[in-house]
Amino acid sequence: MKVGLDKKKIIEAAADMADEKGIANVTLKVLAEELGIKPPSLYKHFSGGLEELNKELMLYGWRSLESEITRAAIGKAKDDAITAICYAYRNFVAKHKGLFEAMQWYNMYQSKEHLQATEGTVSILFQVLEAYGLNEEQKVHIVRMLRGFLQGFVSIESHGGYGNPTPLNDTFDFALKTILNGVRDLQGGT
Amino acid sequence: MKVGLDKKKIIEAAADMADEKGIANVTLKVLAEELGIKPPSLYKHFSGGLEELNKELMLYGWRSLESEITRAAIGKAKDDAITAICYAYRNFVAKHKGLFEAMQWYNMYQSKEHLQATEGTVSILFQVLEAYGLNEEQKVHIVRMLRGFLQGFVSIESHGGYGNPTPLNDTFDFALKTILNGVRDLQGGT
DNA sequence: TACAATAGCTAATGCGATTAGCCAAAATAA
DNA sequence: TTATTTTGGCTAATCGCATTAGCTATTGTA
Repeated sequence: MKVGLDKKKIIEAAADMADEKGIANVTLKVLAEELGIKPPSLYKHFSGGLEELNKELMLYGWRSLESEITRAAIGKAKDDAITAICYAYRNFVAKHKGLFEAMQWYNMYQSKEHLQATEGTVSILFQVLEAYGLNEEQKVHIVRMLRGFLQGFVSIESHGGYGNPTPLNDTFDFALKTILNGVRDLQGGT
Repeated sequence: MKVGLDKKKIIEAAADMADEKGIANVTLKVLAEELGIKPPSLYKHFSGGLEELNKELMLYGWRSLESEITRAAIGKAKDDAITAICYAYRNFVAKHKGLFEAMQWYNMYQSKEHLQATEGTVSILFQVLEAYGLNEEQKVHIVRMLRGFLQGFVSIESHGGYGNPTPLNDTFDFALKTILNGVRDLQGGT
């Protein structure tokens, strides 16, 4: 008894488990088993039960993604920075399929908290866009488009939804180029 | 007894219920209640239980989307057709939030069937792209990019994930224009 | 008109989440 | 050091929904 557990360790264990078996298979029963405790004990750390655990998983995922993205953008600017960020996002999801499920899945319920969770990632994109001299609205469009594309692409990719044998890297590069062209056009016009 | 129920009616009821209360709240218990029968009776139509129901919901959703998209593209070509299709997709999800959840959610489990389900929608996009004189690989990139963007954008939009007050229509238009520019560039280059 | 299949029902089971309440270890206060 | 409170674990019991077993009336058909 008194295994040295805390919220953080439990969440990390749950995240690993989600990546291995899928978020739907992360149950309190099996998580407790993995941690060497009994299910009711988990309520000492998560009084809100499974729902709270999932919420924490969602938050943990966005925090992790944000830190990966931040690291990826260090020392880069403009197109290079955006490209690096997008690849970091994609690689993160490739490595954390289950956690990414949690990050998306939970947004179906709690849009407020989800909004806050994604804030960090969004603001990094905004910062990088500063360098292009766009107006606020233009930046909003670019960020939204990037978020939409990234989320959809990696979601489909990670579930094997793209059947064609053409390399996905090529499509990803093409799409980034296309979006970056869009940024360039905005600079030219207006 | 012997309420005139069949698979189709049950799925439609489940879809409506998903749109109203979210897919997570479509339980056999409440669905049966809604239909005026008892939960075990549902097994006469879905021997696979809840899982089969969800799979059918996913298939039904993709079929419905495909038909909406097909209708939207009638009499249109090139950019007009693509734009119409994308708007049809977006409007479909706006009207069928819960069903769309099912369409996505289920793909976490059954990638084979999901792949088949999306086939129709994908092939419509390919057909429209015929008019541009692109090679196969180029078409694949465009279709993938469109799918990625559409799925991500509407998913974020439908969960209220875009916080900024800037109208989402404007972003959607901007993104479509950007992607269509990408198509144009492919035609010029090669 | 018999009879097989269908579509419903009730009763019972299973399983995971959750709650209630107990207890020892650890941390803190006297 | 000792008393006390908090913490984090446990067992036992409950709840809720999915699911299974087995019964029966209706329906449609030979």
